[in-house]
Amino acid sequence: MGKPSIGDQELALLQHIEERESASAGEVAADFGEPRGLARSTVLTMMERLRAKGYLKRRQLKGMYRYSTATGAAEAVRSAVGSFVEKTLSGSVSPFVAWMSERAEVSDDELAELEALVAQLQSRRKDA
Amino acid sequence: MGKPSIGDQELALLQHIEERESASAGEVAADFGEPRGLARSTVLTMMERLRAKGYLKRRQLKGMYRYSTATGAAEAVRSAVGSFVEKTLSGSVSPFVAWMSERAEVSDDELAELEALVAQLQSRRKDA
DNA sequence: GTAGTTTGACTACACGTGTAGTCAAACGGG
DNA sequence: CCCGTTTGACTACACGTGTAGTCAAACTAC
Repeated sequence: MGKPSIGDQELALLQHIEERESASAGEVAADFGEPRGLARSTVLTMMERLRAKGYLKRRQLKGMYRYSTATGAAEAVRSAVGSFVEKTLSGSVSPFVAWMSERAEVSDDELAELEALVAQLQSRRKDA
Repeated sequence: MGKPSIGDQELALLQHIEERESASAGEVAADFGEPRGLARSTVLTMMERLRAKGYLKRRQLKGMYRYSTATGAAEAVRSAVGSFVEKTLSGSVSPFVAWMSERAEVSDDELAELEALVAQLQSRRKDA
């Protein structure tokens, strides 16, 4: 049962919900949809599709639904990155690096993550 | 004139042609299409679309066309990476880093690129 | 020159996904 | 209890893109 495909905006929505741990339809429509000029129904539709695909689940609470990411949602994001690199960039991370290096804003956190990544890769290399 | 959109596989094709500097329809069909199980006509269609969008150009040579990337094609790849991060990852590079860190194969070259990137970002921050 | 092979243009179709309208149900105040 | 607002389900549509068939033109080899 291969994971169903997921679109770019759906992925963004998935991450949005993941950050909140749990959200109601109205909250997502307001926090995610409105800034992007999306109609409420659009957001709802996307959430239901995500749910149909198994990336979101929901439980009824006080007469309305609360959505949260299903197990495997986080992994879906990661795997989307992977398939982007594999399929679109033909497996090369160079375009990524090129883009990063000319990007204006890189936060401290991001830099720290990158440093950690490099460190990890270096040590992994050693014991090979 | 905003750059027309470009799909994932189109992007892959564009890069393929970019690497060769110049290629005929038959070559691309054989080198790019066949390994992926794409019909010749499929490849042709994609190339023509890319050309219509302004990413490819061609010149007639010895009775057949030779395709090459137009100016801006390379930049299109980079910008595709950017829009992927901005739109899909909501501007966060963390998912990318997460994916990299669990990826099995990272070549020496790639690691070197990452090291250089980190170094560049560090120095850029200093003089801010 | 005629038959077979490339090459190229045109046409077509399916599917995913982005987008939203609509209508009904539930809820919350007066 | 009735009315407005929030929530949810269903329906719909357009567009991009992935995919390929077909037919004609050009070229090649005999």
